[in-house]
Parts: sequence; C-alpha cells; structure tokens
Amino acid sequence: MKILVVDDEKLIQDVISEYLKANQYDVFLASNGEDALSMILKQDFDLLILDIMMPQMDGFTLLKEIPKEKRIPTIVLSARGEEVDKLSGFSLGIDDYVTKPFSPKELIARVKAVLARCQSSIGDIYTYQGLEVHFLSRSIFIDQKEISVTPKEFDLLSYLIKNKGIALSREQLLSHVWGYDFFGEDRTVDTHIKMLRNSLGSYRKCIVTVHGIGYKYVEEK
Amino acid sequence: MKILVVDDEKLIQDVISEYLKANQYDVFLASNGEDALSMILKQDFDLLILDIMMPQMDGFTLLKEIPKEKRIPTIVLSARGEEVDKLSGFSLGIDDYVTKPFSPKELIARVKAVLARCQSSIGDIYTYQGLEVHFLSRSIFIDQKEISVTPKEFDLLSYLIKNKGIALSREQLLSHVWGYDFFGEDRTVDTHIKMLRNSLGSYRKCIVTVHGIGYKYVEEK
DNA sequence: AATAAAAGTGAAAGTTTCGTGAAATTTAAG
DNA sequence: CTTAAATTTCACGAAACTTTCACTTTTATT
Repeated sequence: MKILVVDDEKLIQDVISEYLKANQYDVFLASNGEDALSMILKQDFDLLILDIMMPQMDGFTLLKEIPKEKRIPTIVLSARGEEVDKLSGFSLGIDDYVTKPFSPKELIARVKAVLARCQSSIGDIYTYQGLEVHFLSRSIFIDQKEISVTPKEFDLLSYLIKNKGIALSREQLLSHVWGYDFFGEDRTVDTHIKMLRNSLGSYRKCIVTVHGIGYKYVEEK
Repeated sequence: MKILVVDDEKLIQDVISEYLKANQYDVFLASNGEDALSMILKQDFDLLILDIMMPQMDGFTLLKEIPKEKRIPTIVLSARGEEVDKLSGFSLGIDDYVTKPFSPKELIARVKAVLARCQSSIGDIYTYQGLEVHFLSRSIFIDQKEISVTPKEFDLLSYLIKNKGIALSREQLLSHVWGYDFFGEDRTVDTHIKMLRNSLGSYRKCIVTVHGIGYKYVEEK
C-alpha cells in the first residue's frame, strides 16, 4: 500500500509518515502541489493524503490537475474553521476529511477505512494464481475446485487478504475478525491459522508468520 | 434503467444526477418525501437513492410508506456521524449505504453493484437443467412436471435465485422476502428452507447453507 | 551451546448453529 | 363458523465449529 502525503509543514509530514510506516504502509512525501503532481504522474499510489492549504498550488488545484486515469482515493486535511466546501469535495472524488488538529490514531483509522472501502468495491473476487476467494458467496476455490472452510477460517483469510503484505498482530486479528468483544486467548488465532493453512494446501505458504508480531498474507507460493 | 434520486439539497441532486446520466441511467429527481412517494406510485423505478435526513418526510418514513408491491432496491445516503442503525436499515429492505461525503465514483460502483444483484435474472423465467421457475405465473417445474409450493416457498426461492451465488443472511431474507415489518424469529427461515428443499427434490442441493451466515442458491445439482 | 520465548500442532472439551418433526397459531376459503 | 392450508414457534438431537490445553518444534538471545 503506497500512500502519498502532501503537506508543506515538515512537522506534520513527519508525524503522519511515522505513524503510517508503523502501520506497514509505504509512505512517500511531497511538500507542494507541483512535486506531488509529478510524483503521481510517474507512479501509482493507493491513497493520497492532502493538505488543502498550501503555498503556490493548493490542494483543490492539485486535485483538478490530476488526470482522470490517475485519480486515487483521497483524504483531505484541513484546519478547523477552514470552511471546506464539501460539495466541491464531492465532485473532486474526495473520500474523507480530517480536521487539524487530529490524532494520528484517528488518521490511521480513516486511512484504513478508505482503503478498505475502495478495495472492496472494486471486486468481490480475489485471485492469485490458482487461488480464488469469492467474498460475496463466501467460497474459496483452489485450481477450480471448491474447498470448504469454516466461517472463522473464511473471515480470517478475507481479512488477511484485504490487508495483504501487512503484518497483523494477534490482537488486530482478534479485534477485526472475532470482534472487539472477544475475550479469549491470543493463541486461538494460531489454531485457526493452522487450520486455515491446512485448508489452503499448497497456498499455505501465502500465510507467513511474523515472529514476535503475528501473521501476514503474501502473494508467493 | 430508471433511477429516482431523493435529496433536499439541490447541489447534491445535481452532482449525483450528472454522474448517473454520464453512466447512461435515466435520472428522476425529487426533493422531498411526498413528491418521491407520488412519483413511485405513478411509475416503476429500478433504483432509489435516498437521503435519510430531509425536512418534513424523512427517508425512513418514506420507505415505510411505500406499499409492498412498489418496493425497489434502495441506496441510502447519510451524513457521517449520523448513527444510522444498520439493523433497522436492513429490516427496511435497504440494499446499501453511502456515507457523505462520498466520491461519485464510489456511488456509481454501488449503484452498479445493487442493480446487478437485483436484476440479474429479471427475465420472467429462470432455467437450470430440469428446473424452471416462472416468476410471473408463480409456478415451478421440475422435469416438465409442475410442482406445488406455498407462496412463501416461492418468494424465498425467487429471492435466492435472483441473488444466486451470494450468501444471504437470515435477516436479509426476512427483510426482503417477508418484508421489513416482520418481527418474528430468525429460525422461521430455516423451516421454510426445509420445506423448500423438500419441494425441490433432487434440486435441493442448489440451496446451500452458509454456516454462521444463512443460505445461498448455487447452480449445482 | 544453553536458555527462554514464541509458534506449530493434535486432541479433547465446550459452544454454537442447524435440521427437523410436531405442535400451536394464523390466515384463507367455503 | 368451520375446515383446511399455510405459517410460525418450539424443542431436541445432530452436526459443525471454536476454544483451550498440553506438548513439541522452532526461533531468537546470551
């Protein structure tokens, strides 16, 4: 997940960048609209975090300059009181607003929400080589053959895939897959990972344990 | 495809309308619940996009006023923070939520998804091998022989088929087949599934239980 | 290499969910 | 009003799933 952060204040850049990196995102920085635009034209980002108020080229202008095929999910930062015209936001494809001052935790939450929303609406089927996960029908295929998994296995795999490449702690997995109100053991996750791996056959390698942290899903067989 | 957009803010109407038209949809506008209701009673729409917060008649009230036979797929717009009770939404037959501010791209994606889901088999006969379901005449044939089913069994099968491949929760089934105003047990669904399966003979296998979720229809005998 | 911490695993125990027959209730029809 | 049909609730056994536990293996550290 590559995120481009555009802000003219070095301090804010640093804070955001640090938190995003701690959450396993790839962070890129730009301190003005021109730089950001040229970066966007050169490579593909998954998310844009953009300060509206900047010298020279402001956020709105930047958004308008981005060509259609390069448009990406965007979270806008604005100072409290700055009456951001929500409507002009709409038509520019803004996905969320965060008002300064904000807590990094909140920002991370928004980032995750926006990314989840944008990914999920793209397709209800995940495919990697011979592995297919159909989220709507809640079914999994390996080499065109449906395999049967338990509900927890399915939810666990779904969550891992939707956060592919990101190391997820047992706590994270428990709170997202089991629910915040689950009060069982950490190690329950391990057991389900075990069962999931068995179900996945040769694709068990896609579920990698991150020692001392938890697990992550990667696309490598 | 005729879509009715109900929102009291002229600007939002315009934005949505513009994007929908660009995607080849026929757009109709209403700025309050009363107008919307009378339009719905006069003509058939394929989709309703509805703002919950409106002066006079709010979205929920409008939904309740729409007679059963005129009910249509609905996407609800709500402002962030407006704690829409997702559950009460489900029982009103709402198909999707979009939170303001939203990107038009996202809205279009949702619109397509909901319409695809709902009109997947709008034709009035569904056929799979020796199974025929005639939606208009409300009759079912298995190997050219008509079988008799109760009204609920028919509605249940119809809804399952129209959402084939999608795992449907008991709540979803209750709100769409029974109506949002049904306040009975979850498990009622199970009993009707049981009876439907018995009626379907060898095609009982098409109705698959999704453990922990509900049921889905699949084309496999 | 020794040690401690973390992760893998098989199996038992516990819990939830589901299928089903039968009874109770509601609805529709005569 | 009576009767049949349809719908809903209920309860219990069966099946499926989840969690814990104890033990083994692996990994990281000194």
